[in-house]
Amino acid sequence: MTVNDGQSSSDTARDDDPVTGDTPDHAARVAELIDRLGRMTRELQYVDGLNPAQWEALRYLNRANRYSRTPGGVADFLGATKGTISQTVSALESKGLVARTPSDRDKRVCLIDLTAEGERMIARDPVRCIETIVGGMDDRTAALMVDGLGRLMASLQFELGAKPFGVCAACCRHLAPEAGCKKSEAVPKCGMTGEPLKGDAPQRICVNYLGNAAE
Amino acid sequence: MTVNDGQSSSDTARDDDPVTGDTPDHAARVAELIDRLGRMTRELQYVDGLNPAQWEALRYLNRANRYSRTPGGVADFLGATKGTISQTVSALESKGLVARTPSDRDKRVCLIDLTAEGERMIARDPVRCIETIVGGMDDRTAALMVDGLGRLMASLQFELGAKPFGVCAACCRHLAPEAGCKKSEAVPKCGMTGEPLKGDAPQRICVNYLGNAAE
DNA sequence: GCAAATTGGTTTCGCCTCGATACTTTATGC
DNA sequence: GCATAAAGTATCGAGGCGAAACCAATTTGC
Repeated sequence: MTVNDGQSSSDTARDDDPVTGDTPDHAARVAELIDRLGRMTRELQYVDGLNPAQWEALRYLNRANRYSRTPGGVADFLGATKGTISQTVSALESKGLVARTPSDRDKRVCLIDLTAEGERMIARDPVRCIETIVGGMDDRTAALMVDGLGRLMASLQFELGAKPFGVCAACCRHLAPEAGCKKSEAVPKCGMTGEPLKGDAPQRICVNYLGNAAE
Repeated sequence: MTVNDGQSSSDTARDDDPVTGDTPDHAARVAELIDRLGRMTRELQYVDGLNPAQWEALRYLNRANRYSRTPGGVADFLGATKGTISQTVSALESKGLVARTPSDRDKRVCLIDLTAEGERMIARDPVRCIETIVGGMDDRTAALMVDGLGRLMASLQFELGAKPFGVCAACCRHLAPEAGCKKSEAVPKCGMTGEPLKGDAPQRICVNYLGNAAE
């Protein structure tokens, strides 16, 4: 019944774990850890007068490319309704962290940018503390975690029917050679809009991301 | 500027990732993935008429030992106030998933047990789908993830000042030999209450968990 | 070209979660 | 015994969020 049955107590630390000590059912453990970590991360974000949703929106807006910094983009990314996001963005705007400017090419859409204040805020992102903790681990473990969590995420958003997101430079088909754009070009162009991607634009999250051609 | 600069596209899968494709800053990636996975997991749990908090409470009640299946225990574990938990438990009770019975040894406390209906519900736990996804990965990766996430969790709850939880059989000092209890005994006793731990009790989550003597 | 349908965003409404506070009952410490 | 603490519950109010209605701009169909 007990896991550590006396004579095998020496190799206890190999497969058992301080938290549960169960016989190692890794899958179940991961599920539980994700669940609880999610809860704690959420808790972590009630800080500086913002709530988790607002932090997430701010984070997204800080990383998304020009076409994606719209209320609709945030809504898709966060899996919320447009109405909800409209409120979230309004809250951020009233705090002076973002600014809405109407787009001139399509007068229905508006572009959301971080203000200087917003930049300053994102520098104090509370989930940064996860970063520092992970930063203290050996690189091999961290890399494995990124891989495993990434695959978990991909499966999960497929399962949920959520729209996958990614950055242009990753493996978006719009950037692929057959879409008329060579990655080796000095200034890559998006195969969808045809526009050149300047600066760090290819590194930013894009709503038009198509996913890897292989999948 | 681009990560995959043409000639090195063959080893693309090693360090880059479909989601961001960034230069591999593992720590930041893990933080982002945890954040988003937490959000998705949360979403996942609006199912069968329950909300995430109710699912988490139900899950805890299913795994906690006798002393820990109380409103206070749930509150500590979930990091919520007793008032909030009281409502959550009431909701679960009104749905017929748990039953409250007053304790006879301390008339203030009440013991919460899953009903047969509750057992049936827990069998359809939506986070089970994470389990199956992780179950499809190779065991080495899964083990590494458990390790990394476990350490992350420990650091985080230390940071937040949250109370660590664990199961008796793991490394609770109350179960340690110096606390007057030998792991090799046929029927272990809790070093705190002195009570023998029958059945799977040592495998259950305990509110009196002291943590590893080494930490 | 013009009406119809679609799309991006906002507003309003109401449900529900959750923390804070006050209160009741039982244990515990001098 | 009386004061204090602890477990749990009830009540109140703030706030998040989805649903639906709505507006304006754009696209589609003929």
